[in-house]
Amino acid sequence: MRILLAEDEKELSNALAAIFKHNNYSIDTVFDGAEALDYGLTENYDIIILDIMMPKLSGLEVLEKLRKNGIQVPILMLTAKSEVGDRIQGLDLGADDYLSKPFAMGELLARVRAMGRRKSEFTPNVIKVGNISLNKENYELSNEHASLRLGNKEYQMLEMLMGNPKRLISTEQFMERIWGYDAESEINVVWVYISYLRKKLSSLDADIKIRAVRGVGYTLEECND
Amino acid sequence: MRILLAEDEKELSNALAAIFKHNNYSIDTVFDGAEALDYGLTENYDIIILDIMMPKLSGLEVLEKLRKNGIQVPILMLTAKSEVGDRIQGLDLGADDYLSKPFAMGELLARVRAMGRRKSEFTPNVIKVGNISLNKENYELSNEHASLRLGNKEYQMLEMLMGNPKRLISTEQFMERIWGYDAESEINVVWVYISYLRKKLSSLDADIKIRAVRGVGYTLEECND
DNA sequence: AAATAAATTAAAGTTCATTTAAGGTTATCG
DNA sequence: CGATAACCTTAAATGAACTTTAATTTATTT
Repeated sequence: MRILLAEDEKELSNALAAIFKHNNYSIDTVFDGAEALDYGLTENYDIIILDIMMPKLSGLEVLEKLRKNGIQVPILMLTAKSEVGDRIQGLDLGADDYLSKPFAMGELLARVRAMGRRKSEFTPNVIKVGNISLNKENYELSNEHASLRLGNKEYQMLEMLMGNPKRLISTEQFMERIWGYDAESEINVVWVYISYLRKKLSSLDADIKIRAVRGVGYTLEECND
Repeated sequence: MRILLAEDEKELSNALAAIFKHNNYSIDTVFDGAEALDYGLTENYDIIILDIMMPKLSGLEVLEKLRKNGIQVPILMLTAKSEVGDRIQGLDLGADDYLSKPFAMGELLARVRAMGRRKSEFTPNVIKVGNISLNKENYELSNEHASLRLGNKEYQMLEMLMGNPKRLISTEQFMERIWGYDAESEINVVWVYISYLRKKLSSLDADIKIRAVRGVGYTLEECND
């Protein structure tokens, strides 16, 4: 699950990010409305969390612009006080939920889970490409006959690949999304995991394979052999 | 037993929550009708308690919407005064019981207990996975031949696991649902109970086992050996 | 009030995902 | 056709994540 968190109080933002990460969400943080809009429009999130009080553009403005641009991702608003007016306006503009500060972390997590669940009622929670399915619930990779479990990193990489097959994903994108921009690990780690995944895919007689594009990254390809 | 309590008077809500917790219910509290509806629809409670007078949506509206969405969970209404009209309307809309404020805590507990009992007349009160059954009534874990009693925490954890076998449950989800997010206890406590459960399962020659998924949580798996 | 059971904490032991490192392979280009 | 850079693979090392046991605190029962 990918979350975009737009919250200008760095301390709160960091705390939330840490907790979300620990709960296996992958999270991007931005600190003003303009960034929020930018990321919301260009990246592909499962949930967007917008603080209302933010520099540049308020959360409400971001919300409005996102919806006008056809972004349908569930959005949770954080309202500073119990500003009922803001809440109502937010819901009118197409927010899916709101939460007023201060809030209990447990409540935020519950709502995010609920939003995720609501989403997954509509979108299936297995991705299937070729003869291979990837189960988002339990990280299981399977063909018609057999299945095996993927590790955390393996899963995340393959989810990116299978999420948009045919699309080219750069090594940097892997690093950034899975290891975090500031990770100290070397690029080699991506190669290693690609190797692991290929081994597992071929052990399942997959008719898809991961193709390297020199100097750029990787694509998933169906192959008929 | 999981209870959803929808009551906008924070003081009362807190008091009730404390008492229910003390009586071994796990309880979520919400403070307006919209939240109540949201939680009622997305989470899986054994009992829902709805105050009638609430912001956003009245308890009666929530009740109606829940029933229209096919939620069959027993619902107890709290009516502010002795508003006979509301009571009748509530029962018409599918409430299972009502209680008028002010009420004695003992009475509320009794009614909740009764509803729980009534519920378990209809819904099967044993979960069976593999050769192992878990009795929701008396916390008994058994195979064909023998049985043993589980402690409270042990039971709750195993219920979560056996409730959705194959599904991955994160350590944080255990913490949150069983210990409450703000509990001071360490994550280690989950590990300890997993260990206890495994010991008890294997003492019953279970053909199910709890598998750890590193960095995420645990799944229940059937194994054939 | 003692005995029993349950829940928590602490700490030492184990495992396995992740990382590092290093030697091999393949593509591209002058 | 080498030479270089980009990528691949394997295997060992690391350390965080998990497991287990046992001691301690807390609650419940007798």
